[in-house]
Amino acid sequence: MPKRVDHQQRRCEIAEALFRVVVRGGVSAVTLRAVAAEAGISMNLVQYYFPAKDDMLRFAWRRVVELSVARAAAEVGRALESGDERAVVRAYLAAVLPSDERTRLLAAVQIAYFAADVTRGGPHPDEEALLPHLVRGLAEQITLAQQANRVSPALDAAMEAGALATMAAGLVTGILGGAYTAEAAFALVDYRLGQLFCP
Amino acid sequence: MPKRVDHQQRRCEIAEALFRVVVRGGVSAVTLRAVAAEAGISMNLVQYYFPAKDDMLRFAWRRVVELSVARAAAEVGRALESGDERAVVRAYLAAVLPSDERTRLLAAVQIAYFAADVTRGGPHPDEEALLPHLVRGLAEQITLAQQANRVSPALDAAMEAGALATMAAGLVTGILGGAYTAEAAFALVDYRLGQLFCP
DNA sequence: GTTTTCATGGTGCAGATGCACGATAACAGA
DNA sequence: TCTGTTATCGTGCATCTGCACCATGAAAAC
Repeated sequence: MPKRVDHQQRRCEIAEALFRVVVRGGVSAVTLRAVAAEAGISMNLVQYYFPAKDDMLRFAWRRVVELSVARAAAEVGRALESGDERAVVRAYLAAVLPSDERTRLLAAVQIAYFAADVTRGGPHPDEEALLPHLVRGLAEQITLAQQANRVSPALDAAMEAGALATMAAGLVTGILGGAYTAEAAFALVDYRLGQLFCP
Repeated sequence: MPKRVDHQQRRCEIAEALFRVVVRGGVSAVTLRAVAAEAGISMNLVQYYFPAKDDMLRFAWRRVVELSVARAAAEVGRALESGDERAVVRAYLAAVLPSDERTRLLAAVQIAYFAADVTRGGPHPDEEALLPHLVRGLAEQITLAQQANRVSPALDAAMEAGALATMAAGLVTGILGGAYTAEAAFALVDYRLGQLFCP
């Protein structure tokens, strides 16, 4: 029944199926047939929307970043309205940590892609830009907090931001690897925030 | 020229070739033919020493953990002789961070395996045990440092250990992803150690 | 009502991959 | 010296993968 179809939405649906395949079997499990079966469509249809497999993988990567960034922006935006610098910093970190099934999926997919690219000499400019972006956002907020006298001016804002951001990155792998529960991760974040925002 | 050969050493050589393949193209690039070519032997010989491909992957995983742990133990052991708690803590962290080509390779391989397993519902007990082990070792040393009055007793040793360990884990991905240089990572570690070991 | 476009399915094909079977030559032990 | 073990190689095979080509029916355009 060939009704007119929104190609972009179709691609997003296929990307969602791809995510599930990745979570279940890693990036190497992504085959045209597997994705098609997961999406409940024929393999040819996948090829219809993605001329080559690599196009599909690239689109899915951009999509997972887009989804993650949107979630993070919403979370940080809500905190920004409160005007509380500590809440903003916490929102930045909370946006990174996988807490529910959805964010867990997005994080797992990102790690799978990351690993596939760390090796392949990966040219994923977005991934490399993700951690630095987090560091910059945190540094900015910490500097603001220092000006508001909520963080000691003796601290190095850039260093503190780096420490928090890399800790969050490590917690992501810790959570996905089963070494940390989401609760323990947030406890650690709050512990560090308590040190930062004490004076 | 069939001289009598040490099978275990042969397996290790093949594993080294496998590492290079993984670093170059990810775990998915590991094929019998690719590993054989990298090792400069025929594919049949690889199969001779590893009955199935999965045996090879498993052996290589155990090997990379063994090599990493040995390196770390040596580094920490040297620091332990000095009796300086701060040096020991730093050694724990330095042992994790990829600083030269060799440790970079080992870290990349571990991340590749980690990602392949985070997804596959991975049953690699060693990997899950790696971060907790680091946390435990750090917590122990920090507690000792508190007893030696080199770290404020007001701090929570377990939390500090967790924060340092996860930061190190995040720095590993940061270094491999190109977001951090090894020097910047060590600067961050030393900054945090300066905070911990001030009083 | 006819024609054109478009979404979807079926099939085949060349290449790669893991693995099994068989061959061979060099060393070891009798 | 002879026989058996062992390290090594070559080849073939069933399977899977990405992709290309073609078919078809329904909607849209005219």
